[in-house]
Amino acid sequence: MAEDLPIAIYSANSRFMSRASDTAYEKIRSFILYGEARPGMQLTEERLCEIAGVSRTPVRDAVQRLENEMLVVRSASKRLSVADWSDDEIDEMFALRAMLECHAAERAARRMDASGLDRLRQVNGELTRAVQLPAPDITGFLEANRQFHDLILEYAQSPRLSKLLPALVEQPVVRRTANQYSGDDLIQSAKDHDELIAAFAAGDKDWAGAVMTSHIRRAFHSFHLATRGSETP
Amino acid sequence: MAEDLPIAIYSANSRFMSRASDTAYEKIRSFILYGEARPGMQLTEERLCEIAGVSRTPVRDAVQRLENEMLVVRSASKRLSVADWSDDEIDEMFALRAMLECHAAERAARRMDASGLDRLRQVNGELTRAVQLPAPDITGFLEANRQFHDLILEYAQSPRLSKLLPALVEQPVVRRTANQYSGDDLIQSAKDHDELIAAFAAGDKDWAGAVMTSHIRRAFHSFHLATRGSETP
DNA sequence: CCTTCGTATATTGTATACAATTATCGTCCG
DNA sequence: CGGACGATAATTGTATACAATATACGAAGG
Repeated sequence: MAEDLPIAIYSANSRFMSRASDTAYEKIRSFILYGEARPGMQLTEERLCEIAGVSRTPVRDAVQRLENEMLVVRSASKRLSVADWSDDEIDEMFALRAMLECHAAERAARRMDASGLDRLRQVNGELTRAVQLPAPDITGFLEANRQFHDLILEYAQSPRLSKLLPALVEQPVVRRTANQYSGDDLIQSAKDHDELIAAFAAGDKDWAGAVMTSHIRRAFHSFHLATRGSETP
Repeated sequence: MAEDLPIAIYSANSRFMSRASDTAYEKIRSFILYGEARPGMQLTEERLCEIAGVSRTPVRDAVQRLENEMLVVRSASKRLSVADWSDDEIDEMFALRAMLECHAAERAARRMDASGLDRLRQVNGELTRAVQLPAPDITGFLEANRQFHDLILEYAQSPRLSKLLPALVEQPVVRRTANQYSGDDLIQSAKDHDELIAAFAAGDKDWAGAVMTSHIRRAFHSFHLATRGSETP
């Protein structure tokens, strides 16, 4: 099944989250991604205040962020609900993500240095250990995978990409299928990452971009197959 | 010079703008794009309240939107300033825009219908009239151009794209050079649009995507040449 | 004279009251 | 009985007061 992509947040926001609007963002986001929220479900600001434990001001702040990530949508009359994406929208997200991650890999290939390669190798070492059969450590895989893609984004040195990509990564629909990885898919992910590192080491941006594109698109097709059967996209 | 792209907002937000937060957004945005704001200039919420004529609550709402579009940036200590992009960031924006507009054109090619073709032809008729020498009507060109790209985005039928693309289009740096179009550039824009219409009519998504890509990238190189001389990007 | 620390000031963050808007639902009239 | 209208409730939007935080500045000590 969809090897790595369900997960990673490639999180730009791995901070302390001390401010109320940040905790509100985290809590509401978790409520949607991992909680009892359901697609299309109505949300009132007051309800979100209870969930987040803060007042409406920071909640409205958080909601606007979530709206930008399209995790919540606003009706014509300004009412909020949990996003419910069509198959086409999900396909579109994968397509956009493939384009942008490919671009990020190309940029990173031009800007990679020895220190970056070391860090990538170390992280993918952890990832490889995590996916060892017969008992893969999914949580460890997810964390290492996130770090790996975050590193590439860091070396891409593009504030734009760092703003655009994270919103395309974590999505409820995909998240829900995240537990069903096959061991082979996980191992293939580690191999993809190895090849990416090789491309970076060679400074070959086209190679890096191509590996990343196939990395994402293969994941897409695994996901597609698992959730919608064999119809061709 | 950079024929069409400086301009268009491809505006997703062409509404009434009646709510205070919307007028704040518009006024602050104009202040940055067309007003006396300068890159790097510090902005306080109170100052923005004066500019917008509303209280801090809607101003903070508007600021968050502008932050997402990267027209304003926030320092580590949460202070606001007008964005000041590096050459690399500007190049990056053009590259991303080329990718996404190409993708939008491809999607639109698959979804175009007779009515859409009619509308495109009509809008590009106006554009063509506006760019007639010897006295091109820049304002008319800009408006028609915006409508043309908006139409493509509409037929792409991708909420994601509709959210991502507008933020990449209007930027202060490019805007400042918008008055210097050559008549030939304007005319070439109209021809590009004609070819796009032909590609749409043929339902040829690759053709449409290729025309759009060259349309944007040529504009980029014109801009690059005009602002930074002959160094190759 | 430079550095360090603490106080004052400026700025951003949050809560809350109130205003404006939108939905809900019962009633009236056709 | 059905649909339009209007009162009421629910929800979102805005202003403002206050709290938390960061900067600026000056005094004290080396």
